[in-house]
Amino acid sequence: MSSIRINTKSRILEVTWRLLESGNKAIRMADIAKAAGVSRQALYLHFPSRAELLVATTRHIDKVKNVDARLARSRSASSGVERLHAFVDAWGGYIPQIHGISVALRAMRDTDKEAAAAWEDRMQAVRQGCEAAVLAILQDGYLKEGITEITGVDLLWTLLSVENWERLVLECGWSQSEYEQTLKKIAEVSLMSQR
Amino acid sequence: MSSIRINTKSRILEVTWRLLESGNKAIRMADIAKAAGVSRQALYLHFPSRAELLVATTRHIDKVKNVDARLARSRSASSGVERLHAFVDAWGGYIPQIHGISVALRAMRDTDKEAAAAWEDRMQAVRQGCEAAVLAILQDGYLKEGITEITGVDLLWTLLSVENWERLVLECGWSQSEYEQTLKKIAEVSLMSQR
DNA sequence: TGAAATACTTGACACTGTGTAAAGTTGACA
DNA sequence: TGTCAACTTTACACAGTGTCAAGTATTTCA
Repeated sequence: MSSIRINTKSRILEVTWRLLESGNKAIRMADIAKAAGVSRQALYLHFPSRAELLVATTRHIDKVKNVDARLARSRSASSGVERLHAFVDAWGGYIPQIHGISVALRAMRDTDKEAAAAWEDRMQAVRQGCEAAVLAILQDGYLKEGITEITGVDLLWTLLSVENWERLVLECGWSQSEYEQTLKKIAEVSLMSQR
Repeated sequence: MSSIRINTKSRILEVTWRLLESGNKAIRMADIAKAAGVSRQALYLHFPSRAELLVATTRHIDKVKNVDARLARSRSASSGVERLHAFVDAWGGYIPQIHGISVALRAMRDTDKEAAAAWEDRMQAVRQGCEAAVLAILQDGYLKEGITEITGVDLLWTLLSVENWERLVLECGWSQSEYEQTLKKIAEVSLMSQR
């Protein structure tokens, strides 16, 4: 059996990703096992808990979708505006990929410390991206008066939340490009002095 | 017993509200029963399910905090900007009151239809307030070019979400008045043409 | 005074989903 | 041939929701 089915672990990760992406909330361990063609207990041979399976799936997606490369592009921008735009493109364009798993992780936050930590981690990474963009704008001398570096970061971070993407794209029916364009504009008029 | 403890039902509602407000996620039926000084089963004599208890608590808060009166004030504003400001004040100022219950309702959304419907209902009411504000701005002739009535409503509705309030006030540590002032500004620069 | 109704309590139990434990099966490999 | 790895099967503990049935105390009303 062990040679016929290669790489059970990554098959579980792929299947978990697929199931969460399907939009169906409340995916159980039994569902994942069934979809992966293994017993429920086999999941626990590879992952100690549901939370850790979800965290591992997040890392798996990051690897497959090459999140580092996406974000690197925004770091190479020269001006503040460019950097802001590049970051909105990079992160905003990544949200649809991780949306499914993000729903699952957030749902576990209240009861599971690991899930909470994993999501927190992720959000801090996004915040760092926001920080870099705001700093670049500040150094260009375009940060709006009345906005400090910190409040600017808070604001951009909030605007770019997964929850806001969900609302605009999934609930209001905006296209991904409408979302990206509008968020760039709002971030601009909120953070930068218009001259 | 029944004469000594008057109004068990409203005592349950008050206690539920208090417990949810405490910020402690994962409040169980047993916790509520204990805090109200009744047996767990007594809760089911008054409310058919956890979801309906939460929904009833929401209605209870609305009644006590007089949400209708709050929103009525924003309806009496004459200009679009005033109406926008009044609505941000009214709804934004109400969020802290209902935050606890909102967390609980949202957590149940995935598994419970009633909780989902109750939250949806609430959000549609907020959306109507947004609609009225955007319409007033449109009628004043100040709606930004490139923004339709619908996208304007989508946008304002998203900006004023409970999730954004949580992020800015609870996570970033903004004061309530910082939140209200900044959201007014962002709503203005995002929706209105600056002349 | 006494019967019925009201508002509970107590205790048991079904159900779902997570996670643990133990024993059995199968194929690969040495 | 035996051992190991990667499973499977079955059983069970545990938490939390919701149901059920029987019992108790107080009020109400005839």
